[in-house]
Formats: sequence, structure tokens, C-alpha cells
Amino acid sequence: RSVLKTPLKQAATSPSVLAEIQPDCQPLTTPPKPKETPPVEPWTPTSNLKMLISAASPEIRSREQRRELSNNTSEVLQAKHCLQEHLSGDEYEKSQPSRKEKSLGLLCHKFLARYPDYPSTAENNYICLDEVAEELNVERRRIYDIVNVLESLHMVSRLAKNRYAWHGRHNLSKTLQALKKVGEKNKYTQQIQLIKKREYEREFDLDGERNEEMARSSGSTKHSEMCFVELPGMEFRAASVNSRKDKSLRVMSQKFVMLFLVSTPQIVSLEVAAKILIGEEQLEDLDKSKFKTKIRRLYDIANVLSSLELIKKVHVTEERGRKPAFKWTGPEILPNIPDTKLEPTSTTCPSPISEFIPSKEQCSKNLFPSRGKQNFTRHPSLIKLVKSIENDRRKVQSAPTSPVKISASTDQNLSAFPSKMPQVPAITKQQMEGQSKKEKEMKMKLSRSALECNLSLPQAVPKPEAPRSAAPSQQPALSQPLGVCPPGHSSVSPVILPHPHSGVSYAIYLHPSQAHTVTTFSPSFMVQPLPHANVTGIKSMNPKLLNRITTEEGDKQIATDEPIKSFTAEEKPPIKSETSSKRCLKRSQALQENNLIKRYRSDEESLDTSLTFFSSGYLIPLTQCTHSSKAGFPNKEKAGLCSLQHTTYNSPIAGVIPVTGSELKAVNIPAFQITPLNIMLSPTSIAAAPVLSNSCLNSSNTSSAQNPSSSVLNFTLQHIGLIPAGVQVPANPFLQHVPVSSQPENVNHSSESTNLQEEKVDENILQLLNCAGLNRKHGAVIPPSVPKETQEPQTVTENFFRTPGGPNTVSSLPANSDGTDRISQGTLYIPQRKLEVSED
DNA sequence: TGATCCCGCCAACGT
DNA sequence: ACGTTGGCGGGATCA
Repeated sequence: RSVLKTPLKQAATSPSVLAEIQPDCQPLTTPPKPKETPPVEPWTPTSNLKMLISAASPEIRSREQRRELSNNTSEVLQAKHCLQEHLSGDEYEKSQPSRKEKSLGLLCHKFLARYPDYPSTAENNYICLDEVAEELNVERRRIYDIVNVLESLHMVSRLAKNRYAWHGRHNLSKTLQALKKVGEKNKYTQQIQLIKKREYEREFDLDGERNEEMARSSGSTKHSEMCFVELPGMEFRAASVNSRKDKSLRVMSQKFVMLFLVSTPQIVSLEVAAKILIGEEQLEDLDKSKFKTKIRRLYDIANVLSSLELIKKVHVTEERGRKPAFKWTGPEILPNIPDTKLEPTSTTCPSPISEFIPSKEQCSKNLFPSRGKQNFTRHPSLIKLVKSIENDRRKVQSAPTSPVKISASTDQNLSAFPSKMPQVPAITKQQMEGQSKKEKEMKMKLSRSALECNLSLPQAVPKPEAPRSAAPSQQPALSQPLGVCPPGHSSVSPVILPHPHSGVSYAIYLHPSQAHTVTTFSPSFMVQPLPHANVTGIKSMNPKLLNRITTEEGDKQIATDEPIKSFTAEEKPPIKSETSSKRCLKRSQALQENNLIKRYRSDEESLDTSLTFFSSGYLIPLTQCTHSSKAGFPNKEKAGLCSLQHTTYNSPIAGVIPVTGSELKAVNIPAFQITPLNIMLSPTSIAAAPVLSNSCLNSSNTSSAQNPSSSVLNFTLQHIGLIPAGVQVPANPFLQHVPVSSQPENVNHSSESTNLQEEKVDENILQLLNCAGLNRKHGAVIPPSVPKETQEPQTVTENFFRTPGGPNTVSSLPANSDGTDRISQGTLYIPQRKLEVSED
């Protein structure tokens, strides 16, 4: 076999070409399973190079391929390399086998090249694993690795044995949003901090006392980690095909992504990720082997995520040394987006875990994904499925084999309780509710001990019920009432503004009421966050932890330049010195207090069903159907009272941060400053804002299940032939810029947003605290500076919205210089830590 | 060396 | 029983 064969190349290329050609159009052709090309040869290095290049920039991709590889430097170099090898001899063996050429990343590129990022509707985009493996000339095992992570992002979904449906990036944004929510729910941010803190402590040999404490607490919280069991959802939905146990890769991948989405500098080191993915630190170094294995898996995942251009490898240099890490390079996700739900019909990913989704919904979903052919055939059966779904669910739940569980995955760490408790599937809301009370009680009890750790995770199942006891964790973010809102406004909607160059994104919380205005505003404004100077410091936070991030690109600015402004908040004196135990006590107290408060608050909660998390831990984007919703409680005071407290104690770092609910109250949430700048809001965000703003709160309940109908509708229409497959009636949130309408969907969003907000607030608080702590350490408050360069907002926007339809762009919005005023309150995320990041 | 991570054994599942 | 999935970790490569 001589080395270079182009044949492979062709194989690889051809598909990509197709994709290119029919980018979004109709991918009817899909799986070219071209056997035409001789599968025999492995690709040549050259081909690989091409692939890489193409992968590098999707846009260019197709063209690139056709053209010669001349351009890239890297390419050239590689080419040379190849040549040399070839020249050297026929020992192609050497040349070929370079490990790199066989890397998962490369393979993934090749794989991705075969399919369009945005395939037209479901149609034929199916993937036959055997074929792919053959064409790419790799063992199937490898393909699984790729597919599994793609599946975690809902870019593909399993149809049947050996078959997957390709969804491309249509669902990506939704998925990411969902993941982010869950990540927030799980308090990954805090977990990360905790881990870092521990590390730091360890370094210093902080007394064992604390370590033990920490470990213990953490351990308790975390052990739940792996619990995930099968997800009921999966089962039924895929009907025949699903795979079962989703264990790690898929779930791991999602969690990994969540970490990026929730962390401020969106950089996550493998080490931290591994720890979190493992059951949290468990006993400190529990099994090194386990840790090692986790890392290995993370590399696999990271490789594919890198191929997707969602992350990129960097190195973080800390005091300790250089650690491998990855930086998120994917789209920023707007937390709030009014996502209307996910689910454009097209995608239909069969989400394994859709939690509450009513069976019907699921069915519809399932249907969608498939390609047309099957749909027809299936249709009838599907119907049946629908009917039986509920039964199935029950079965599933009860089924011995499938542990129904739940929560584990996502929340894994959190629950202090025995894993089982939390694991109730969302589906059984009612049950849950019933349980919830019990749980609450238990939690309350446990809370003291457990809370310290505060890692508690929110559980998957949302329960809208009322007064939640202390365990905030349990409440799904969804259900939670908004957090901190400045008085008067119940909901704040955070918007994240991506900062392209810096890579840092800012989140702005807007009051709903203001949201409108925002939209109208000029697209660009800057927000600067300011931490309270005084917020209680975190004693544990170590300055060391802070790192500087320097990336070659312009990322550097992130840390340093971040302008930080101080808001007016008055805060309370830091409690730093408290011992952990004391803190705990405080917390518990706080919790109690919170409880009281909580009572008042009603939860609107459950509305946002847009995503659901399944027990298995696998997230699936759903359309929102809110079954769950119970009627919302009157939100009475939510606005006024902020749920802050409750969040507060949750934080994992709690021990570290001694803030009580009362304290929080005292503190004003800093209002953001928005200076007019270049930053533009993405259209999406804008669009979202209005929705949120409106009203929603009140009506939240009402809304409810509309989505399903939309999906169903689409489905139906498509099948009937009224609509082309690609067309979907309901839209994707992005696509649709829904005017603030009275639509029920909106309502849901609002509720969702609310929750998010709360979460965010919490995070923000933590961050602020951190900042404060830092400041203290440094003794200086960081002056707010204005970010200098701003990039083109537009670019950012593009990233966010790839929607073909070209949404109304924000640009149309009138710019408002004084936007600042309008957005009075909010919180901003600022990366507080400084790290040195070196790109690889 | 330590960071990466390919390779493929082999168990859990599905059919 | 056999095929499909995919956890897992030894050990080869790379840097």
C-alpha cells in the first residue's frame, strides 16, 4: 500500500463537498455512502491536512478543499513533512502512522466534513456507523467516541442500531443554553471554586482540619455523582433503538461543556473538570487511576469539541505550573434567550431525557428526527407509542433494571442526601411533590451538615411547589423564583454579551421592564461590572488562585483590563475569619431564615420546562411544555424579597463565603454600569428581552404546553406534505424574533429567565465576593476601566445567530447613549481570576 | 518526563 | 448466540 492515496481523501472530501453544496438546502443526498471510493486506503497525510484546514474554518471548508492546500502554513509544513516521508521511502508506514494522523480530532474533522452544519430538515440525514467507519477507515469504536459526544450536544441522535440522524448545529444553541442552565443549577461555578480553593489549601498544607472538613462535606455531597441510571426518557423515546445506559461519555461531555458555560473566564482545566466529573472530590485523591481515566476520557471529549470548534486547548499557568486546559470558543449563550423552545421541529432530537415532557411531546419529537421515509412508516406506530408512552414511563420508572433515577448525573455532586432521594424522575412530578416535602424536611435536617459544603445540587426535577425548604438545591432552577431582584422587579434577565476578542463575556441583567428599552437601545453598550469592594471576603480564596490569563490573541486583556466598577453597594463586613464551623452555623441559620422568606415566595417555577434534565443526567432540549406547571403561585413578593438568601447558602463555597441571606439583602446589588460602547447586543438577546420583560411573570402559568403543539403541527404538516421537510412552523427561538407577544411561550420563558436570573445572581454574588476578597488582598479596589477595544459586535452576533433567516438585526435598534440609565440594575460577570493562558 | 491519547480487550446490551 | 455499544486503561507517542 503506498502511502498517499488520495482515494481516501476523496472519500472524505466528497462528503464534505456535498455538505457544502447543500449547506442548508436539502441534504437529501446525505449519506453518500459512496462506496464508490475505494475505502481501502487510509488517508494520506495530505488529506488529513486538508481536512484539518477545512475544519478550521467551516466557511472555508468546502472551498478550501477544492482548492489546493496551499495556504496554510501549517499545511505547508505538514505537506512538506508528508513529502519527505514519501520521499524517504516507501516506508510509508512511518509516515502514515503518525499518531496525529490517527487522532480522534482529525477523525472527527473528517466525520464532520461529511455533514453540513445546518442540514436541511431531517430528511435524509442519517448516519450509518458502519459506512462511516468504513469510509473513514477506522474502527467503529472510534466513531462511537465521536458520535457520543455529538449526541451529547444533540447534533446527532440515535435512530436505531447503527444509525444516527444528523442534526448538525441546529440545536446547538438550545442545547448549550440548556446545558448552561443545568450547569448553573448544579452550581458548577461554585464547585469549581471549591476545588480550586482546596487545591490551594492543599498546597499550603492548610491544616488538616479544614481539609478534612472539606473533604467530608464534599464527599457527602458528591457521592451521588454517578448515580445516573438509565433514563426513562431514552427508552421510550427512541423506541427501539436507544442505547441504554448513558454513562459516561455522553454525560461527561455535557458536564464538561457545562463547566465552560458557567465559568467566567471560559477556561476549564482538565484537572478541575475531571474532579468535578468524578464525583467531586470525593476523598481527595481517591483513586488516582480513576482520575487518570477521567482525564483520558476528557481528552477524547475535548478532541471532538475542539473539532467542533467549541473549545480550544490552552495552558493555564498557575503557581503550580502549567496545566492543560481548554477555552471555550463556541458561541456565547445568552442565558435568557427566550428560547422559545427548542426544538425546531427539524431537530428533533430524541432526547433521551426529556423529563417531563409529556409523552406526546416526545413522540412527536421522536418522529421528527427521522428522515422522511421512516416517518411514514412509523407514523402509526408512533401514535401508538404516544398512547403507551405513559405506561412505558411507569414501567421504566419502576423497572428494576432501569433505575429510574435521576438526578444523579447532573446533580450528582450536590445532593447531600442519599442519592436515591433526589433521584426521582421529573416525570413523576406529583410524586415528587409529595416527596419533595419530605425531602425538604430531610434536607433541612441534613442541610446543616450538608450545606456547609453547599455543593448541593439542584435537582433535576423541578417542583414547583411551594415553599421550599431549605434545600435550594433541590429546586430546579426553573422553579425558583427570581433571585435577587432589585426591589420592584421581579425578573431580571441576564444577557450575556460576548466579547469577542477578549473572549470574555459580560452578562447583564436587565429588568424586564427595562428590557424593552434595551432593545431599543443602541446595540452597543458596555457594561462594566463592579464588585463590591467590601463584600465579605473569602478568606479561603487565595490570591494564588488568581491567575493571569494571557493568550496570544487578545485574550489577555481579559483579566487585566477588565474594568471593574464599584457599585454602590454597601456591604457588610466580611467575615473572613470565621471558621468553617461557624460559617456553617451561619448558614444554617440563614437557611432557616430563608425558609421563612421562601414561604412567602411562591415559585413560579416550573414553567420553564424548556429544557429538562433527566435523571440520567442527559440533557435534552425540549420544547417547553409545561406540564409541570402547577399553577404558579402568586408571586407575591418575590420581587421584593429576593431569593438571594437561598442561593447563598447553596454555594458550595459556602464555607468560604459567609454571607447570610440577610447580608445579601443588605447589599445592594450593584447596578451595572453601562457605558455606551461598541458592544452590541445580539439580536437574539434583544428579541428575548422584550419577551421577558413583559409580563410574563403573571401569566406564566397559563402558558403551558404550547410547544408540543407546534412540534406536532410541524410534524404533521411535514408528513402530510404541506410543508417541506425543512420548513418548520414553529421556530427556533433564534429565528423567530418574537415580538413580545402574548404567546404563552413567552410566559414560559419568563419564568425560566427568572430562574436563571436567580442563579445568576447567586453566581454573581459569589463572584463579587471573590472579587472583593481579591481586592482586599491586594488592598486595592480595581477601578473600573472601560474596556478598550471592543470588537465588532457584529461578529459576535453572527456567531450567535447563524440562523439563516437573518433575523432582524439589532442594528436597527436605535442607539441610545443613555442606555445606561435604563439598565439600572444588573450584575455583570467579570472574570475575576487571572490566569495565564497560553495557547497551545 | 509528563502530557496525550491510540488501541483494542471485553463486558453490558440489544436483537 | 451473536452483533452493537462503549467503559476502560495499558502503553505508545508526542512535546
